[in-house]
Amino acid sequence: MIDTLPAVATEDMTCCATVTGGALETDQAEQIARVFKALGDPTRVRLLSLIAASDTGELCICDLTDPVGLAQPTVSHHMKQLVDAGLATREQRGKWAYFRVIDGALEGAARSLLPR
Amino acid sequence: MIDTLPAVATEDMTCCATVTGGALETDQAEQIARVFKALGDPTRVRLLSLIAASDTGELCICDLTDPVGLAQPTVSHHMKQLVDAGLATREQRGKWAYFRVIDGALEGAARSLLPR
DNA sequence: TCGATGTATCGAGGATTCTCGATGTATTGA
DNA sequence: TCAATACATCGAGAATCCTCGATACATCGA
Repeated sequence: MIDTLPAVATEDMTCCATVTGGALETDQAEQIARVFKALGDPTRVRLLSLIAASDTGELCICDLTDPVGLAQPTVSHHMKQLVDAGLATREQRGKWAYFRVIDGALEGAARSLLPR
Repeated sequence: MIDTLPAVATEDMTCCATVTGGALETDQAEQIARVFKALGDPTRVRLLSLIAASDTGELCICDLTDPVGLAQPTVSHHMKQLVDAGLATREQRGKWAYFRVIDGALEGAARSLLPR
């Protein structure tokens, strides 16, 4: 009994879909839109840029609340959105949760807007 | 008395801002997020891809309602969002309103996600 | 063990968004 | 002039999102 579908086939259909590379299916459009929905909030764009611009490439929530001027739960919520969208990672070290921009994630999102 | 600020300076600050090119100001983040907010809805992504994939590069509302399976006012609303975001143009010809993907707009959005 | 600190989650209020039917406007063709 | 067509706008209901204070959880240091 086969309980797992072939991952390659389904992934190939959506992994490299581009907006201008032919009419998109509903699933492909949803997958593409999911990432841009995360990027569609100015606070989250700012959070990503702050992390990317930091010396170590990682920042904790406590480093982010002041620059964006929002409460800690709000920043935590936004970072979760970015992690869920596959744009950032979260790593717990002691009391702190360090966030990084996933290498290549933004490039991948950009690629879905470019020809080919 | 100077009643206009130098357009070049303010424009230079935001025209080519990138998410990974340093910590973004609020205005820059808002400008970047505005485009991605429009791209953050699967229906709008699909609409853009349908238009881009058409023979002539342009489609009217009547061509779009069936493929996306939504009512005419809804499609009209989404296309307005895309036009307002600077991703599409609208041209009225007779009874029909023809929409096109603005050349270079998606590339510009992609560029704000790439290094440099 | 206990208090302090950093985060996540919960619950809720307010705003925005998506969607539609109804309606208004403009253009075409008879 | 009148009916038909294509589209935009309006108004409303439902859903989603943003934000916060309150609170719970985990870790650290004393």
